Amino acid sequence: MLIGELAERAGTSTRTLRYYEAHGLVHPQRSANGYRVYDEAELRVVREIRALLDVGFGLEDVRPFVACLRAGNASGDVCPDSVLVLRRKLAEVDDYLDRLGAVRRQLHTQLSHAIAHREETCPKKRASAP
Amino acid sequence: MLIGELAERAGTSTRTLRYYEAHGLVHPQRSANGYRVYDEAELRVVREIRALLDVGFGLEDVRPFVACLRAGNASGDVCPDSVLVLRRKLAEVDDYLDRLGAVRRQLHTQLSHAIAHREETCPKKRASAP
DNA sequence: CTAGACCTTGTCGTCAGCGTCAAGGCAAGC
DNA sequence: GCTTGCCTTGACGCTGACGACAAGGTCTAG
Repeated sequence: MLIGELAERAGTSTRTLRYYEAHGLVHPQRSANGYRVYDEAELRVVREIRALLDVGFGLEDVRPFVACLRAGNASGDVCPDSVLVLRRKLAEVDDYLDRLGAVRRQLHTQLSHAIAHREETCPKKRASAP
Repeated sequence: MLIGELAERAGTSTRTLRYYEAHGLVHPQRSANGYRVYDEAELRVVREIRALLDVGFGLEDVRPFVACLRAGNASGDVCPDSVLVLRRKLAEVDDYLDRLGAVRRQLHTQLSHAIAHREETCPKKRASAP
């Protein structure tokens, strides 16, 4: 299949596919006229990449998963390097969740104080304007 | 005080202060020789900006807080526009927490499956190498 | 023969919040 | 007068994953 068809089947753009190739993640064949030719395996690779990026991975993080798929595994997750990345990402997410939780608490208290202040400044329903 | 001193007291850089000014968030006086001159109120403004950016706000989001401080309030939080932004940001954070939680669960299951697969492929402690 | 629908490479633009020079003016101490 | 150290404006760089466009080659249908 050519790049346009792969883009459509993978739910992405031709620009994106060429970008992945430029970064060494996808290796299409070339037909006589220079067109990129992809097989079904490459489609699975691209879908793996997309799935991981959607979850917040960077392109560098994706490499082990692609290599794992290329090595013949049914899933890109099962290779040691992939597991390392998964562990690291999980730790990162946990860390981020903690900080985001702290931010949430701070925003909540800020909001509470602001509203309390308004109640205080305007004891009744209407403000000072009569 | 001049820009260097403000930068140090606010824990930031002169570049950053000029950037804030270019975006209309800080309004220093100018001395005869063209130097920027800041007072204590501007220091508080800059600290407010920094605090909000650290929490994940964008520059546009901090404008109401700066205006609120400039209006003479002890806190930048108490004005209606600030409260609106606080509410919106809290909702955004909640939303992000949800999605990040979903990502966390997905990573967790992916990791579990990968490890289960490895256990399956290597039943004993050592691999096939004797 | 030509229109149109693919494909190619290459280059610049995007978003945000600055960092990092570059080239020069101003003030103060020796 | 000279160095040191602050200040000024201006302009490019950076990160990441692409979007958008240009200029041109290729294949097919009519």
